[in-house]
Amino acid sequence: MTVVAKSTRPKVVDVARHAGVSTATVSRVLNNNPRVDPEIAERVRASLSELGYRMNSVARSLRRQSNSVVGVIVPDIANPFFTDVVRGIGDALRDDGYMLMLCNSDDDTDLEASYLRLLSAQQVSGVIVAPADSLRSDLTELTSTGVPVVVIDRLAGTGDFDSVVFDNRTGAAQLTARFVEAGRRRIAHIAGPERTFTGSARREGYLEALAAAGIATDGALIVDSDYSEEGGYRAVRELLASSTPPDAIVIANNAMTLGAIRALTELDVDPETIALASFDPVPWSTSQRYSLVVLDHETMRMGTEAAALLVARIGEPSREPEIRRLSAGTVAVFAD
Amino acid sequence: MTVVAKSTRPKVVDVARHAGVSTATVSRVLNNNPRVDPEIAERVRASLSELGYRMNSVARSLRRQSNSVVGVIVPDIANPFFTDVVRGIGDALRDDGYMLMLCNSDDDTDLEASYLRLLSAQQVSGVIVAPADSLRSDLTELTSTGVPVVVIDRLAGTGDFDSVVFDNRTGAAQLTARFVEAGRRRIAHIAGPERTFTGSARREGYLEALAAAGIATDGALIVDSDYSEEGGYRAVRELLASSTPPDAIVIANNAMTLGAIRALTELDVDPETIALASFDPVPWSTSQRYSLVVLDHETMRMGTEAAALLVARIGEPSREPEIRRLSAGTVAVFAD
DNA sequence: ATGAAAGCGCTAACAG
DNA sequence: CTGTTAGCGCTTTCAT
Repeated sequence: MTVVAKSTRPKVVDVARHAGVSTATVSRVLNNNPRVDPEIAERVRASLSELGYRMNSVARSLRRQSNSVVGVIVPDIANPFFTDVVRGIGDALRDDGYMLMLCNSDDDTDLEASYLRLLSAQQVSGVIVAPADSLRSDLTELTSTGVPVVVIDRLAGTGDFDSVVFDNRTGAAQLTARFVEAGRRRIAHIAGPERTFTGSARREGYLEALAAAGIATDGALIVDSDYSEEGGYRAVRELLASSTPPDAIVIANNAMTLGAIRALTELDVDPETIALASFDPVPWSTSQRYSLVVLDHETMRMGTEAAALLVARIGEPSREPEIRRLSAGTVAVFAD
Repeated sequence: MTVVAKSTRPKVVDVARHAGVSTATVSRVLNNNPRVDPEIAERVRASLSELGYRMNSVARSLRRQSNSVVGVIVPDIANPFFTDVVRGIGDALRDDGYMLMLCNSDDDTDLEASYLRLLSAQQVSGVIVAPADSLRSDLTELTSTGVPVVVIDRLAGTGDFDSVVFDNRTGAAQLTARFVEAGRRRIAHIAGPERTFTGSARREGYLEALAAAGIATDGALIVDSDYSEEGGYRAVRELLASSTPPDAIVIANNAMTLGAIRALTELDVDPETIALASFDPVPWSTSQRYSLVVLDHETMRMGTEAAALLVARIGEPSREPEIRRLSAGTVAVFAD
């Protein structure tokens, strides 16, 4: 086995010596400062590559008092919705030279708070966070220390931040109206938690569409659930236990939709008698048995918008907080 | 709108002054150094919280020449397999006080290389990487600068690293044998790229099981594919175009399995006539129409093992590289 | 047990 | 256009 000499990384001073210039000049070359004699710059670059110089970003960050790292906190990285958002963020920020520090809060405000603290300690340039709990999540720790923050998916209760959210109300209304037009009348709703931003907005949209169509709302057709697969499963079992079961269900998120499909399959419900509509991408789903439409949210766009907002704020920390509401989206027929 | 004073963060020197001690003492308290007078330590802690001190990890990292950050590079964060692995890594490393810097190489060796460079510049304590291309991925950049590396999922071609891989050969053999025992005889295989570590191993396992059962291999039953959803879809269409179609298919990964199911559904193949087996978690899949078994790999364990290996190497950089081969896993009946 | 002081690697005034 | 120099905030010998 060959023993590789732990070749100590060359530093700017080594490069400077090698190129016969000062460290300042090397630093200028490193930062593409235009006022360096092209010939000297070339010599420095030669030394740079000859010595195999590698920047120490930690030192640079300390000196510059800013880091090219952005923190991202999501409640569940396994959820396709958030993976898409994160991809959007990553793609957009890479162009600006930022790296991502991705954290999974697991929907736990304590864990979230601890990540917030860690990110702040890491002197990240900014943080994009999908709050675990829009009411209890505490972002003041960051804002008080002047770290730029962008909130996504759910609006944060306290304070005003740059935010990117979907127009969930209109989206839900769209899905519901679609069923109405298709002649469905017993349209149920498996709702997300009332206290969540998305949950309450989607419920409102559902109710609004029913009202607009002149269909009386039936309390028995609205099941409060919790955004979990299991919750969706239980909700469907509850809805179908009724003597007058629904002929369509608007489901407030992707995980519950999977649970719902599982329940329908298990109960062997005739696909002709029921139609489903859901939010958020469900890319790994393959049930082609039950009719399912999903609201195509352009999820990655939420990420790119958030990134743009963050970059804008980093550039101008005192700008007014801006809330971007992304249009409801288009209905995508997923299976029929 | 209230203007929040951009309260400049207190530094150790501020705390020291406030507590009437030296910066060294504050630092010792910060690091739980036992040889500090308990009374003084208490006083320092009081100042710490009174002033709302927040550690600047960048400065600490520069001084300590080490960072409590670990880089993780995966080819596709949207793949449930990798999300699970990342969760495993995250959970395990959080206990050791590390944060994760997650990068998505998008199966692109160039992007991967650039992340490798960035992570190295960030002075991360170590890197866990699932190489985009086990042959062309270049990890020497890291190893030459002494950054601990753990390779997961696929073995890296050049050099020997700490690695964690599944026993893919045995796993594929297990799935295949299961079909044989169930009386199936025309068992097909939708294979991953031959040059990939997992692809070739799974193919070998499949062939091995057939040989062990004394079943002649039929070239027409083996379709080379590319691990993509679309690839799985095309493979099934190809297999079913035959006059003697398979009665079972061993599919080399989760994405191709989804494509396969889509094709079967589209062709409206009788579920009784075909059975599927797949690798990797497919948690968001909900097809209960076709019989599907998957190899339960304990995916998160790959993450925790990788984390353990990395921590071990950080602690003892000169230890011999170790390759952990995780047992094939148990067959999980996913739908029947 | 505590403090003084040096210095991690880099950048940005400031001079020249 | 280039060099000198003073730190960024923290930790850690080395004295005391």
